[in-house]
Parts: sequence; C-alpha cells; structure tokens
Amino acid sequence: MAKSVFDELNDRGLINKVDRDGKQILAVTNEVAAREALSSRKVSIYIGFDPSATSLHVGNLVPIMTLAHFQRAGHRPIVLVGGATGMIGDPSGRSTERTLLDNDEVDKNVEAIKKQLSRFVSFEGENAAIMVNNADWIGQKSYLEWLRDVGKHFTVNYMIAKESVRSRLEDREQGITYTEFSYMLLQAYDFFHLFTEFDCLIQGGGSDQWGNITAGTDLIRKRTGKEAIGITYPLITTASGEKFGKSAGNAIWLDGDLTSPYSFYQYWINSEDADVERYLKFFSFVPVEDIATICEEHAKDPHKREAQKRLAAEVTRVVHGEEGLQSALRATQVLFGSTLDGLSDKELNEIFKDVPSTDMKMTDLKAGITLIDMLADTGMCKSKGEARRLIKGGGVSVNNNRVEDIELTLTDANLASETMIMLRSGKKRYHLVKFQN
RNA sequence: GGUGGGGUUCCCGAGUGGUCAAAGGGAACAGACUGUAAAUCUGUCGGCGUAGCCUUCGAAGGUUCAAAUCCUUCCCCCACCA
Repeated sequence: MAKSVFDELNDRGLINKVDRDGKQILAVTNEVAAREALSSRKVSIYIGFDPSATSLHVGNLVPIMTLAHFQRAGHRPIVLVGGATGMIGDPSGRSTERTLLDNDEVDKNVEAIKKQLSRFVSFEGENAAIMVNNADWIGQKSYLEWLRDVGKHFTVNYMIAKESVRSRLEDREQGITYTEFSYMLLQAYDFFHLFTEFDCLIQGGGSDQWGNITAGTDLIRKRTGKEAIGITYPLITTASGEKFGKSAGNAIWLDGDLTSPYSFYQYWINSEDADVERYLKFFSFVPVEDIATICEEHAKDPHKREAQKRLAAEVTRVVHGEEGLQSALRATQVLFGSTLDGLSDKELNEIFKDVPSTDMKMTDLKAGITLIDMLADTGMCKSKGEARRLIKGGGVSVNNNRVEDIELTLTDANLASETMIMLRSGKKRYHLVKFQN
C-alpha cells in the first residue's frame, strides 16, 4: 500500500510539532481520526488564502504544497479566499491595519491566484480542487443572525484564552480591537460552513492559526455533534533568522511579471546550506529518500551547490515551466560563468530578458554619460550620492569589469554589444541599459 | 470626560536651547574571506556636492543671534480612573 498523505507530510516536516508535557507531538487536533479518515476514504481539506495581492508569493508555497500532496493522494483540496475576512485582518501574526478590498479587485486577484495554483493542484478531473470565497456566505449574514448562530456558541472566557488574543491583551502598547477579537469566529464559521456544505473534514493552516482552527472544530462539534480535524504546518524561517521569501526587501512572487524566472531561480540557488534540505522537502516533490541522497552528496562537495541547484530547478520548473527554467539557467550560466565579450544584441536580449532594463538615447551615450548619472537614472541607486559611494566601495561593474574610477564617463566605446551596456552592483544585481535613437 | 505618559531619520531607541544630519542597536547595501552558502571582519547608510550648502525630529504658528529641545494651538497614540 502506498504511503499515506499523513506520513508523507510528516516525513517532509509539513506538519508542525509542538511541545506538550515535555514531549513533541504533532499539531493535529486528532491524529488517530485524521490517519483513519485519510487512509480509508476521500476527504476534503481547505486552507485559506489572502486575496489582497495580485499574485501569490513563495511564502504561500507551504500551504500550496500541502494541498498538492493531499490531491496527489486522492483527496480534494478546497482553496478558500478570504474576500470577507481579508477586510478585517487576523490578529494572529501581525497587526497592521488592512485596507478594504472592493469586489472587482478581489475577483481579479482570485483569477490570478487560481491560475498560479493550477500549476500545483488541478482544478479539473476526478478530485478537482475547488475555489470558494467566504464573502459569499459571511456577507449574507446579518449581525443579529450572526450573534445568534455563532456568537452564542462561544464564551468570552474561551476567546480570551486563545494565544492570539491573550498576547494582545497582555501587550499594553498594542491592545486589540473588537473587530480583530471577532476574527476567530469568522474563521470558525468558515470551517463550519465548508464542513456542512462541502463535506470538508480538515482545515489546514500555519501554526499561528491553531487557535482559529480549533475554534472551528469546536463550533462544528457544538452545532453538529461531529468531529472535524485541524492540522497545522510550521511557519518557515531561515536558518540565519532572516525573513523567508524576501530578497533585497522584495517579496518573491510566483507571477513571472513580478519576479522573473531568473530572479526566482536565483532566490532558491542562494539558499543556505542549513536550509536546503528542509526546502527540498517543503517545496519540491522529490521523494524524501532521494532528498537524503542529494544532501549526502552535497555535504561531500558543498562548493558544487548541487542541492541548491536541484532545489532551484525543481521549484522553478513547477512555477515557470521547463521554458522558464531553461532561460533562467542560460542567464545564470553567462552571468556567473564567462565574460560578456563577443555577445550580440540578440544573444544578450535572449539571455537577459529577465533582467531589469532601462532604455536610453544613443545620442546621449555618444556625447558621454557619467556612470553616476546612469546608476541613478536606472534606479540601481536611489541617489547620486549613493552611486558615488557604491563605486568608491568597489561595488559596481560595467560589462562585468569592476569600475575603479568614480568619475568614469561612459560612451559608445563601452557598449558590450551593438546597443547595450550591462551594469552590475555587488555580485548579483544586474541591470541592462539599452540605447536607442 | 478626567489624570498621566508619548509621537525622533527604514524599525527599535537616545537626545530637553548651540559641540545635532541627530548616540546606540537592528535591518539594509557594498568590500574582504569563501562555495552565487553561513559565520566573521571592514566600510556606507537624508539630498546635492571638493571645502560647503540644502531639507528633516506628529502639524501649524511663535520666542530666540540660535530650537528635535522653550511657548501656543491643533492632530494622533497609549495607560489609569469615571
């Protein structure tokens, strides 16, 4: 018999572990029931996504992969987008005020998100994933109905005992608004609704969602007498404590227009050794036994970065397809391998189509443009002063040659190919300047 | 509504009339070392620029040769009390 999805997730570290009485236990509301249900029948699992952005980012990959593993095991994923709850803001996690989204915007984002998700889970076929929006049911309810059907089932004592609320009550600086305080009831009701209307047995979520999820299983028990299941995955951190999923302060998006396949690939290849094994388990479908082998090989020859290469290739292929991966690989090879000598416009364009570029006038170049101006105008540096400091510190290369002269003026003699100059700051940040008449 | 405490450069946070573009820490960026890793070390970190100048310390006014620092009004946050 095939490995159950429960064991698969557990082997990959996709089920959170918590300390209970000195022992490590899995963060599942009822492990026995969960195992039993998952191995005996087809069940539905839902995870909520925030539709406030036009694209998902790598921080969303863990829930996405979780759903994908369930589907591969024959279960049905339900993607819930929080058209209603997204307006309020979950007090678990951070507490910045959210902006209200209008419906058109949400619809547009939902479409985009669905397209990205369909690279991981199928919305067609036998156990097709479905997408639902909680605005469709929460938006219907009146406040009085709400208090009667949902509020009645929760004591305030229960609610303030939840970690997400308690921490805010204890925090004298922060406080918690009534709106945020109510959030867990909305999420509980989502689960109740999906349980009764869509036969959804399981809710998945990040470990910070535990309180909200159990509020849901409690509500279901009280109103139906039945037992639903909650399961949480760990929140990703990097080994060195940096924020996962950010590069130079920017989110790594799944949308190729927001984060190019090249940048996407580069993000993964820069993973730390200490993270790469976990990442392979989390973000690729490579079997865990193979991952062990890959990592052993990597440990023998760390400088070859085989594990990082494999990771980057796997994830990029799923998100951007084989074509996207190949173009990322070509660009990587040129940028980190050879010089730019002898390349034509066509080749440069092809290889660097993912690298940010700026158009400038050829006539201006012939007259001479200082490197400082160019760095500032392309947006590589925020100001001329920053550009000056960067060059002084040896951080700028033109066509892969480090610049020593702060006052360097570039002319058409500096062109790498017919019409282009390649700027680089640091080791990895590239920018293509194209000159036209 | 009352009382008290606050709002400082990306974040935290010092600074109570000139020596403040503003301590310290974090983040970030660059350099060295490496393996496009981590750790470490070094430098930078408001803008323009050779010296120097310009714009910042919740907002607007005012006092002063001189204000983040004093005064007035206003806005916002927090705590306690009612």
